Amino acid sequence: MATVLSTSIDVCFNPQYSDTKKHSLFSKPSSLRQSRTRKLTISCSSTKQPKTLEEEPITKTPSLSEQLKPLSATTLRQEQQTHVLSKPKSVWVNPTRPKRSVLSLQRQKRSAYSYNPQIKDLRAFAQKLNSSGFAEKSEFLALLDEIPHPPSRDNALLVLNSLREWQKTHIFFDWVKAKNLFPMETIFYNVTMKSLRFGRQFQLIEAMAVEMVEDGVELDNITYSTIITCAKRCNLYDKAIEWFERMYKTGLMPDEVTYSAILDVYSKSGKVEEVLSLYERAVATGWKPDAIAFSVLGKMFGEAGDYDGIRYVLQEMKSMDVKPNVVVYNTLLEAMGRAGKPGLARSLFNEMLESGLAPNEKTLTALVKIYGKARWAKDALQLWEEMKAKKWPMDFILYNTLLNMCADIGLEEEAERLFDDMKESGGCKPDSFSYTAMLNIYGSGGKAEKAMKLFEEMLEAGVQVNVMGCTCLVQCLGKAKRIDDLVSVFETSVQRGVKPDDRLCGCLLSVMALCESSEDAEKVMGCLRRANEKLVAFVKLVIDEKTEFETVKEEFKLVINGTQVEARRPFCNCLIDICRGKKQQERAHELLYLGTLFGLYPGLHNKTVKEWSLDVRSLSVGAAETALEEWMRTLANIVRRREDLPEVFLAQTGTGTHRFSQGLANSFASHLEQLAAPFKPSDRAGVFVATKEDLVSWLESKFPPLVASQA
DNA sequence: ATAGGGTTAG
Repeated sequence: MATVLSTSIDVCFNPQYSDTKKHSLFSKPSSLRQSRTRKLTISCSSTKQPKTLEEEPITKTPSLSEQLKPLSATTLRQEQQTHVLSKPKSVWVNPTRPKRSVLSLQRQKRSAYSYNPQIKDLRAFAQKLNSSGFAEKSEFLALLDEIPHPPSRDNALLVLNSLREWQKTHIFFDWVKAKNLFPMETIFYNVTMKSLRFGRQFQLIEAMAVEMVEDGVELDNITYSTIITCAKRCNLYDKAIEWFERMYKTGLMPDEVTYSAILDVYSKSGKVEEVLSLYERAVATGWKPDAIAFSVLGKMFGEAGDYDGIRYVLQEMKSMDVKPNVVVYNTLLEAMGRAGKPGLARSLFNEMLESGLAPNEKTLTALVKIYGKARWAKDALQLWEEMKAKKWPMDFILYNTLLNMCADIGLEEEAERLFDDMKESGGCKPDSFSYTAMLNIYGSGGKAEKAMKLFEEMLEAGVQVNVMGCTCLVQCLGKAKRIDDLVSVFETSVQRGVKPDDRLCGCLLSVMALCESSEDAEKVMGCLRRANEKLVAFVKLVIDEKTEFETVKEEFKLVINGTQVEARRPFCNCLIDICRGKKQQERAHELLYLGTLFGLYPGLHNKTVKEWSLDVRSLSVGAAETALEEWMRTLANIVRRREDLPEVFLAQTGTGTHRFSQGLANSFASHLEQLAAPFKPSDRAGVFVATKEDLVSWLESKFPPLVASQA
């Protein structure tokens, strides 16, 4: 744990505090660090697919408890330590050894504003400068000479403050400085730097800071916080930290504004440990963080989806008696969403209303998004009614988020009303994403006719088609077997600049699997060829019975390696479906094997002592059937070898809340029936159960023992 | 945008 304390503050001027590391380990957030580490490791080992394929041992998927074992060991050890050495609190308040503070508890004072009698003339002059074009620097300089009053300190400051574009501010600063009528004070640099920050001109800002040092002009907290936030906005985090450390070196203590700016820098650059260390250290020396600091912490935990962290922020605010404002609530709501806690987001929102705060567009956007993703139709609709009844503010992003929510939940009529509202609202004309959301809704609802109409409307309105809209339409038209329309939509989209991605290719591939005539399949393959020639070549290779398995394996690896992670499993699913459509069952089994080998189907098989299960929820119809058959073959072998079997067997298809898995349960059920397999629908929807007894007798009849050894 | 810090979709 390399903390910022040892790299910046202590090294700079506080070497006697080498014990700070210990303190930060034992104080409050240490439990947070552990829980965060724990969560991260679980997700890494169980759900993330590798970017590059390596063969995975199929039978050795470690159970969750196995995965957790090393972690629980380390966690336990740390917790023990915390108990053994749980007295450092008294050290914190030991008066004989007060902590050296890391920030000034007083904010920097601003100089008082003094009235300028020439304000009217100078404002008008600045307006003129603002509205002037910017073809030539010399032209602008000529305009400056028309200043109605001499550029005294106060006059120059007023104009400097009124200029908009950073180029103009910068030239004006240099012009005033060159006149040498008065010494340039810090405030002139600060105002100019702020303007440069709008233009993200970090290099110029840094040059000005260097100039200040050379000219002996004092850099104050405002200067530093402007430099730091500009570096942050330019993603130059190292630069931000460099200037922060420089403050201490020159003996200037940051105040809370600079301090929370640097907290945000560490947070945005992913240095969570450092943020917590700095936070703790400042609180330990008497800082009472304000809402902005808590918003920074909340955002950081939200980005990590860290629920414990979010709770910690809420607890800290409560214990320090800091009332959350709208921004803090917005940040925490968003964070709750990322942490997958829709219920807690809802209570937090209610708490916000009870505290008398009014939600703004961002609050509502966060909440609508959460309800949509959670498919909480009732809450989403109730919220929408409330929004309309209370006339809460709407903006463009909120409209589009509402449309996406409708797509997530499948609310077609409501979406149509929103879409019309949007057209009438004047300020929020539907854009590419609004249309895409509507295409998504019509597409997943199988409304091919409406989707086509909307596509035409979109083209007429001159709204840019994007790849997702194209994908939704292709999928919808494919299901409706309107292959000619599909081809025309694809061509039009490509003409209009859509770059097909792997998802669109996966979609075309799934349509190919659905095609009944080879004529249609050829048409779709034509589209696919324009998007991904290698994939088409691979399809042809796979469906050619003469191709050797080893060749398929090598090419599979190449194709899947070149595919975006989220499209790999769909590709494999579709390829299996295509093979089954061509009655090439063995090839389908080979592909399922390869998909499993390369980790595309984690968690397909699950075993406990009492029950074994097959989870086909993320498989296509053909892949699920193949997986079932494969499982039965394996079980038949186990029966022949008279090895132990559990009492219960489960096959899980899910209920198809996701639009791509619609119908999986039904087709899986009829496949079971066709095989006369003893799996029966259970109380839980989308779950099929068989007892050991029934399954064994069925397997014995289906796979006779005499041919066993070669099966 | 009137010298400095925090929040919004795909």
